[in-house]
Amino acid sequence: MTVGIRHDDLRRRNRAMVLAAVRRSGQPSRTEITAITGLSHSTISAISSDLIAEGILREGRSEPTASKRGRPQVGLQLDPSAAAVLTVVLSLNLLTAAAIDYAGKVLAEETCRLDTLSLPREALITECVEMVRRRLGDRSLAEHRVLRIAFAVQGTADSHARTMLWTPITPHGDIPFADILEKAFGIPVIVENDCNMMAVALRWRGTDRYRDDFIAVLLSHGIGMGIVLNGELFIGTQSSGGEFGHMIHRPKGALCRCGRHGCVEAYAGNYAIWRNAHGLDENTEPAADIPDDEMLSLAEKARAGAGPERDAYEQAGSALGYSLGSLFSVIDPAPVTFVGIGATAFDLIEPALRRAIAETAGGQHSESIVFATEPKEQILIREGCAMRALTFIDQEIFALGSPAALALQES
Amino acid sequence: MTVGIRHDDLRRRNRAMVLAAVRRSGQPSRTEITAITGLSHSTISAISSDLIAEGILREGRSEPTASKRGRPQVGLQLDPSAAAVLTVVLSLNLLTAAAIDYAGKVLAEETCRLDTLSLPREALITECVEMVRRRLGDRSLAEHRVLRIAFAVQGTADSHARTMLWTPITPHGDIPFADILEKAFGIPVIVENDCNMMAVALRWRGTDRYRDDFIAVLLSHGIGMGIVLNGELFIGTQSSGGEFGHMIHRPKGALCRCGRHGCVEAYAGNYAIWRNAHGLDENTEPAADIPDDEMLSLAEKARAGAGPERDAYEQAGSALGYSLGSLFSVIDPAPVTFVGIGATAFDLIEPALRRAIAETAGGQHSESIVFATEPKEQILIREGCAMRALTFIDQEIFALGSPAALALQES
DNA sequence: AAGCTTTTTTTCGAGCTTCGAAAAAATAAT
DNA sequence: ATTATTTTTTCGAAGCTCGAAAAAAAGCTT
Repeated sequence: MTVGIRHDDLRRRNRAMVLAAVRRSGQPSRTEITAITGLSHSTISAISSDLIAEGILREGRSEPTASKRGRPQVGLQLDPSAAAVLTVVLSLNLLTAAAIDYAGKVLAEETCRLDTLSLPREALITECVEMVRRRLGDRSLAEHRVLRIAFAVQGTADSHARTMLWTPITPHGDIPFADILEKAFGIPVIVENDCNMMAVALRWRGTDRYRDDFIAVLLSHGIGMGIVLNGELFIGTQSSGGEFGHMIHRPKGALCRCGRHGCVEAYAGNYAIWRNAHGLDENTEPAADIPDDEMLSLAEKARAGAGPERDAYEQAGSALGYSLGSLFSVIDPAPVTFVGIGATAFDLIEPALRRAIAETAGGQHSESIVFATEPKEQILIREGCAMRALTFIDQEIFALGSPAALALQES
Repeated sequence: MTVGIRHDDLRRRNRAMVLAAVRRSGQPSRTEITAITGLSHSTISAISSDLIAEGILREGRSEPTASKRGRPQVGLQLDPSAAAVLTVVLSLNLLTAAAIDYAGKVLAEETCRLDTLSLPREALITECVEMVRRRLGDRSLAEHRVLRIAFAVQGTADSHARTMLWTPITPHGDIPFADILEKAFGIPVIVENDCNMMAVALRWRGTDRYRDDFIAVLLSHGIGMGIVLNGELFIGTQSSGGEFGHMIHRPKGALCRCGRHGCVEAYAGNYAIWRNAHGLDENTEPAADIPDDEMLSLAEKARAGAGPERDAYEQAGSALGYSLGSLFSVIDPAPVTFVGIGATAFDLIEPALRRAIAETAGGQHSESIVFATEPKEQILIREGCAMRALTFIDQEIFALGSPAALALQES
């Protein structure tokens, strides 16, 4: 049972609404916020003057708008120095951290390569902790309070987004990154799935395509998915959600990296395409990692003419098509954006994908099934993490109002 | 962007909360409602005395509770005469309507058999309209205002739940039942999917199993599904949702009733089991309908010993297992309740189902995958319709408060 | 350049709503 | 009959949103 609405919740929610409006619209005037939220001018005026007094919003430079008659609108914008967040993205052989100010601008960034597959558990943790320590100590953050850290990783997290349960990038599982980092730095941490963060980032692109319902599919060594439904990130009953790569394409079929048989990934992941392109048996042990340029040259060969390479991409397309179609039988069709190195070969995948999806119930009346590609996943993941952390600050900290905010400021 | 919360929304929401508490708890006292909603005693007192004055709630007979010291609690209950709803369930060869009072009690019921597959479009519509007319004219409703009609049908409805788009029970599609009935009787109508209503009904059973996350699967001539996630009925981007029966089990596999190949239904629907049990080719045209007793005797033969009948059930279990496993890869595992005639043969299905699901990513750590059966679907569907319609009245009409409610009373 | 028009923003009082504390009500225990 | 205990109602205080009116800040007109 949801809890009743108390009187002070009202202000909190409406403050959150105003912050959301400003974050989404960039530099709306008070009047525009009135229109967006449906609240009265008086209310918006009161709330925004509070937020300005608290140093959360500020009045924007009077940009030379198309000169209209009447008092000019004053744009409100997020005060970049109100807070900051840290994003940490851990992927195969790559660790990236970035500091982001409250307005969403990247202040500083650091990337380091490491051999995640062979690194011992403790060393991996230390690498992460030390990178966070370096970023937090950096002078770019001197003027900012870091209020949250978002940690994205390929694989699954537990239901409270505090522990990395399993990931393909290291044999070690059950690493409670949230607790580890919180203990080390005293800043709230959330652990997120990388594909979910891609979807969040696309949502913030704000275009029509990414408004209410869409799907982001990572085509990489593995296959991942982030789903947005009704404008909200969809996560299953636990927070892992979207293990699309392990839907069963063919019962007892090709060997997957996860040890099972017949998963989509075992047909459409990099290693699967590579395996098929080299004419290996579908039960051959998956390769550990395949360099991007090798995949690119595979795609070139496939484009050059018929042969095992082209067939491999076709198989990938077919697996993706049937599985997306099955998914659409349950959640209804939505636009799909393919992200990652595999997206660069989408021209090779698309024909078989469309044929397969057309044979499914979910894919038949497929006006709403449109595809887009986005080759770089790293930037998207970081963007998603940043927005997740920032909106958390908006909704759960700054929306609380001045007494709570001041208490926090002093701590 | 969600709209801001205005001041008068507050009362509306808290009234809705109180009504929900009473509907769910049966006969809670004001103090219990305080605990459930988290609102103060004063607020609950004010709201409930309003609701009583408006004839929506009433004080319950002082039941002889375990005599405690202190002023005894007065239970609040829904006033049965505050309103009524009509449920209409259209399924293969069967049309049922029932009148339900505001407290959820069935006032009157009517069932009629008709040959839905051969009936012309207009005749089918007339049958429905006339049955509603008879129920509305019945004297059991003399004291009640009928405020809503819920119409459940196998198949898909449009996104606003107003039109039946497609159904396997008649060749006619695109029948705007909501508009037809609203025009005829001036009462708001909603068109719902039968399996969704099964899930809603189970949710109202209120047991632990059916609280936050669970799935209802209809095993009948076709296969349907209703999903509840986080205590809410899950419907896809359009309102059809849960076309689980047409997830692809085997690409280019057995012929399905929908004309496509390889759907789950083509392995686990009544006609598929029948087809396999009779040793027919998997592309044999599906039978139109199979009487329940024929399915029961098929199950008996399968129980008697090995043979094509037992193999058929095993194939059904396997298809269901792989597909559920795939589904669980995306929405995470949840308890499953099988409903309908097929559920009576669950003992034959279960072993293969468990073997298959254990081979999937979603089914591996399967503590939360538990199964239950419920042979009768009709009662569940009606119950779900009733609760859907009644909660609509709670939330969207009675929650509005006395001015609006009085205006409605007069109309 | 002074006054007028237009648009945005702020101010102010009215009307709700919720809350906490205290009072009232209703019963069992003494 | 009185006391203790628990539930429910009453009442005043505080906070929020709203509409109307005022103030502010520009462009337009003469």
